[in-house]
Amino acid sequence: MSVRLRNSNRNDYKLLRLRDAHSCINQRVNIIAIVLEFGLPKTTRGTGNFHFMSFTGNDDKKGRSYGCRFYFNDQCCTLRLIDETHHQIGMAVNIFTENAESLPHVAAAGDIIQLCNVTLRTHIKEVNAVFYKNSSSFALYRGNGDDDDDFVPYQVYSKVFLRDEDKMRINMLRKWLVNFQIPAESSDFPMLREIKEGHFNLAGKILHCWEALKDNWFVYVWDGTDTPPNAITSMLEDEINHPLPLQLESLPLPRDVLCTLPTVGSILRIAFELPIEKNHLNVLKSGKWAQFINIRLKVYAGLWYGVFTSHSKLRHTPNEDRLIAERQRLYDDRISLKSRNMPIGSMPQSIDSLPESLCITKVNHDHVRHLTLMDVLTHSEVTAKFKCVVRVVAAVPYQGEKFCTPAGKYMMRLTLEDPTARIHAFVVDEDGETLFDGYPGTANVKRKLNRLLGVTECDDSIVVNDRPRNPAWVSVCIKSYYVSKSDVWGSRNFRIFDTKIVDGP
DNA sequence: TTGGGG
Repeated sequence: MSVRLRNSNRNDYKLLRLRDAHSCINQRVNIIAIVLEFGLPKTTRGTGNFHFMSFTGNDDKKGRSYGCRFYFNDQCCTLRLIDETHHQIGMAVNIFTENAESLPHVAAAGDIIQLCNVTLRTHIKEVNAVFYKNSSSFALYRGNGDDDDDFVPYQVYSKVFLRDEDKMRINMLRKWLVNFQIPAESSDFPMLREIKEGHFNLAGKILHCWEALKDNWFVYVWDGTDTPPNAITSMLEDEINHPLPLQLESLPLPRDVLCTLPTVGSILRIAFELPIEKNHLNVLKSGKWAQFINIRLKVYAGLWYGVFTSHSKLRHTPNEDRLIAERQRLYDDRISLKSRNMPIGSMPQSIDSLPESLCITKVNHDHVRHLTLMDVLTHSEVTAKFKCVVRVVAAVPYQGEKFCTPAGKYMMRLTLEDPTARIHAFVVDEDGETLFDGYPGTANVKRKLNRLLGVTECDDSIVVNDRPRNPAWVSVCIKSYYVSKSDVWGSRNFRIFDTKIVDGP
């Protein structure tokens, strides 16, 4: 069965260009256009209409059935469409179906949608289309079909008839899209180094999608720059009971995945506000750049993360996009520098002179190149030595009298972070003697530790220490080793060594 | 006839 306008014959079939939408308000129309952006499914509040549903087997002797009344809580998603006549902001279409499975699963932004019998409405002076589950239909086609004759839809809702006119339109849109660049201003897409809490657009490379817990998905996004360091608000006295997390996810990424990720530049975790099914993430292909529209950016325990909300969208982004090319070039410039592994925030002045904050510690290996904590985590061997620029964001114990074991040796655990990762690193025995310059007494050890942690002496005098602290970037040497010979990777630990806290002013 | 937008 072909889908046609009601009361029309084949000759009345009309395919609307988006430019002409404003002249067809409240009419049912057919549209073939490119999906520029799309959101993920969300449950609607319901139509407000009661529906009667009978339970089979509940009929009484007179044939009356008993049942219950319920709302249709449909699923909805919003797409934004463009065509050659209307590509500045495009036109929104709201699609309602009974379940998320029936909604369009756009394989790639830039694919083509055929919409039949959708109704045009106005909302705050903007025209949009509404797709009703009982009367409308859609079909999705590849946007970048290499083959001119590829008119096989990869998803259809209800029945759709494809006329010659429609095929010509699909071909026309495919050709037009090849040379079309969505006008994306760099300033509308802050880089990770520029982010703040709030709602922003982001352009980044998809590195991985991972289900850390059932229905708890994370998308790993990277743009080659470093997210800014955050103030730390955790209670130092409580680090032993409530340690600062090493990562946002409840489980760290498996090592084989971790080792495929870039070691320079921050990796932003994007979580989903609403429950999400795996097949809705098909569009996020590892290695492809994507534009995220209206992502909420937040900080948890000093770690940046993004939230894909019910108002967020994914936007079509070819890898040859101007904005993407610009970001890729910035990254290529960065990794060609000697300071490639240094946190962007640690180098406010010149790349040749170390900023003053890096003078809090002195390390014995001046001529060794700095690496990132992701280099440390993904190193191919368990036993290794590194030099990194990090912030000491937590320490345990923090109570001065417990810095040493009963035998009088140093034993503490520091939490280190850089823009790429967080790790725990121990300070043990002679490495502690190097770090604190022997055993200068509890008060002095605490003063030195506070310099690392960014706790000012004035803060320290407050009994309940809940003031945010802002640790400085410091250079440290890190040793990677194993505790158990039978499980070298499972028992891998890190220690600080050959690092000394220089006496402060 | 559910939502759109920020």
